[in-house]
Amino acid sequence: MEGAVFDRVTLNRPNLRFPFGDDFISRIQGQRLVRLTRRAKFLQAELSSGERLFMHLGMSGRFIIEGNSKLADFTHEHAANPKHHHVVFEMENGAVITFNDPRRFGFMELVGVGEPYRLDHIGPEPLGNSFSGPVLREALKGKKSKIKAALLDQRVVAGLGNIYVCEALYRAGISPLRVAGGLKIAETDDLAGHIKEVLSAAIEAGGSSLKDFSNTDGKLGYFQHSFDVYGREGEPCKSCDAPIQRIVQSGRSSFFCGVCQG
DNA sequence: AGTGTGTCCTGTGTGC
DNA sequence: TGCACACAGGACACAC
Repeated sequence: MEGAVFDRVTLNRPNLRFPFGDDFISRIQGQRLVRLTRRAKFLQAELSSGERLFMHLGMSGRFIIEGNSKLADFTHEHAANPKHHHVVFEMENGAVITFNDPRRFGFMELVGVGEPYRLDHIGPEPLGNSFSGPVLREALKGKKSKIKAALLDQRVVAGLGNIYVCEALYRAGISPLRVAGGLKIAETDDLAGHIKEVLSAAIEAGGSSLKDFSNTDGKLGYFQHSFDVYGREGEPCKSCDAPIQRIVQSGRSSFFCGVCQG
């Protein structure tokens, strides 16, 4: 898509999680996609008009790439149901990009030149140089919420989800029930390091395919085989053999070892 | 201001 | 086999 012009944009419904808006198609069609980047879990497409198109997969979204000779041959191991094809981008270079999302927790939003966006005040990228133990400690200072909830808060650190928060806390030996502002310096240093490690390992493994996540080449990730705690309720801790516990915090499952994570 | 809960939606797996 | 129910990768709008 990068460098290509949008020939045609098709919307098969008026909204995803948010409404597309009446002028969604007219503001994209005919524009060149100058640069495609990522911030947290958002894809950002910079258009030649200077406007930005943000795209989020939610929990079940996927992009299907077709019509381009380089990618025409791949097949997804789990085919998408066409009834959830919500947005189709036809590019002038022949590529056809389809956004499919059964649960419709995903969304697309156009942001005008100079307009603020919801990402403006989120925290640092966890794999970037601007994220470190001291930075994490400063972000958690005085927080009364539990460390599990704090790490899911995108203002503390960007792009961490439920799986990798559980895994990072296990690796750091920190209980998800600890008060965020009460972590010691050595613990925040350790935690920041383990966040970087677990994310790097997951990316290296092609991500985590719980049900049907796949990469844009159609391949499933395999980091789910490396989970230490996520989804392993009742199974033995890989370090001490105690059964992994599952509790619910702010409506989300937390998996942890009650012995190794103090 | 900061924090916890409920909600959007469909699909899948489990237990009866 | 059919049905009811719990649960799921995220982020926001609320009420406190």
